[in-house]
Amino acid sequence: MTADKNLSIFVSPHIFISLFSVAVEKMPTKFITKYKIPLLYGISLAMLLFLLQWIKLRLVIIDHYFEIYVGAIAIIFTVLGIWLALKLTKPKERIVIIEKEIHVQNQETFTLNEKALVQLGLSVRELEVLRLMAEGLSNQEIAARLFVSLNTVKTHNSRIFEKMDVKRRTQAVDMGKKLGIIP
Amino acid sequence: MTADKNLSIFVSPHIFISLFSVAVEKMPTKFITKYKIPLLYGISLAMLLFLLQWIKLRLVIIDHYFEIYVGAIAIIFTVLGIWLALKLTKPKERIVIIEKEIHVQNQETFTLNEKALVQLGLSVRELEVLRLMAEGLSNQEIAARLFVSLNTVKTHNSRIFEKMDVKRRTQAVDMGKKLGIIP
DNA sequence: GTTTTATTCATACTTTTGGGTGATTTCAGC
DNA sequence: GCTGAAATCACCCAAAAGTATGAATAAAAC
Repeated sequence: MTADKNLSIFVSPHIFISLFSVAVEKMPTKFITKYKIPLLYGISLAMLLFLLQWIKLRLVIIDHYFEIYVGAIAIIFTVLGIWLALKLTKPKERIVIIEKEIHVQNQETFTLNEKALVQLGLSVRELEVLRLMAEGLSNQEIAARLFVSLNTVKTHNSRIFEKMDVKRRTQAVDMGKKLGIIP
Repeated sequence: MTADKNLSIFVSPHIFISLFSVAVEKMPTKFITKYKIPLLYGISLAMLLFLLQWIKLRLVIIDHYFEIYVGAIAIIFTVLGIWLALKLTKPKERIVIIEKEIHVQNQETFTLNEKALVQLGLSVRELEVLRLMAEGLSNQEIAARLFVSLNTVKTHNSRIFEKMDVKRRTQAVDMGKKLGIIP
C-alpha cells in the first residue's frame, strides 16, 4: 500500500456566492449614501484648502519656512490619499477549500462473518475463547479472564477444535482469521 | 476506532503563492472598474482646482506662481497616497485543506514491514519458521517441511520468542501479524 | 588468524496443551 | 414433563511445546 497523497483543488461555490452577497449588501443604493465618501472628501478638501490659505498668509511673511510648507502639503495630501484608499477598499477574504484524499489501511474495523460462524456452529462462549486464544493468552490466562476454571477452558478448546476440524490452537486461530470470525 | 472522518486544517504555501499570482494579474482591470467614480471625482476636483488657480493667476498676473506649484504638489501626493494604500492593502485569501480519509481493506497483497523486521532482528530462517508456525504447523511438521530436526525447530522457536519478547507461539504469531512481518 | 553470527543438532527436564471420560446445572423448545 | 444443547467442572494421561545446557560447522567481517 502506497502512502501517496492526492491533491485535488476545489473552490466551493457556496462560499463564493455568500461572499458576493455580503458585498452586494454593503453597496448602497441611495444617492446620498452612495456619494457619502466623495462628499466627505470634498468637504475635507475644501477645509484643507482654507487651512492652506490661512497658513500661506502667515508664511508669506517668513521666507525661511518655504520648504516646511511644501513638505507639510505633501505629507498631508499623502495621508489624505491613503485614508481615501483605505476607506474605499475593504479587506476581503477569499476562502479556498482543498480536499486531500488519504488512503488509510483499515485495520481497526472488524466485521464478523456471521455466515461462517453459523456454519461452524460455534457458541458465544466458544467464540470468546477463540478470540482470546488468538490474542496469545494461555489456557490459564483465558480462565482467569473469563472467571472460569482451567478445565472449562480446555473443554471449550476441545469443542472448538472439533467443530473447526483442527488439531491445535494455531490452526484454529489461522482458520478463524481466514474465515473472518475473529479479528 | 470509529469510522468518523477527521478534518484537519492545513495551509499549503505553494498553492497560496500560485493563487496570489492569479489575483495579481486580475487586479488592474478590477481596480479601474471598481474605483471609477472616486477617480473621476478626484480628477475633476483636481482639474477644477487647477482651473481656479489658473483664473486666479490670470487675474493676479504671475504674482501667484507659488499657488500653482503647491496645487500641483497636493495633487501629486494625493495620488501617491492612494497608490500607496492600494499597494498596502490586498485582498486576503485563506486556503483550507480538508483531509479525507479513505479506508482501504487490503487483504490480498501483503507487504513485508522491513523496518519492523530489522528492528526485531529476525533472521531469514527464523522468519520462515514463524510463517509456518502461523499457518498452524506443529514443530514436527515444520521440521519435516524444512528438512531439519525437531531440535532445530525448537531452537529457532526459542530465538524467535526471545527476540520478540513473547512466551508462546500464539503471542509470536499475533505480534508478527500486527507488525506486518507475516501475512 | 581471530571473532562473530547463523544454522544445525543433541540431551534432559518442565510446563502446557490436548484427548478421553464423566458429572451437574440451566435454559429453550417440543 | 422430557429432551437436547450450552456452560461449567473434575480427573487421568499422553503428546506437544518450551527451557536450559552444550556442541559443531560454515561464512563473513575485522
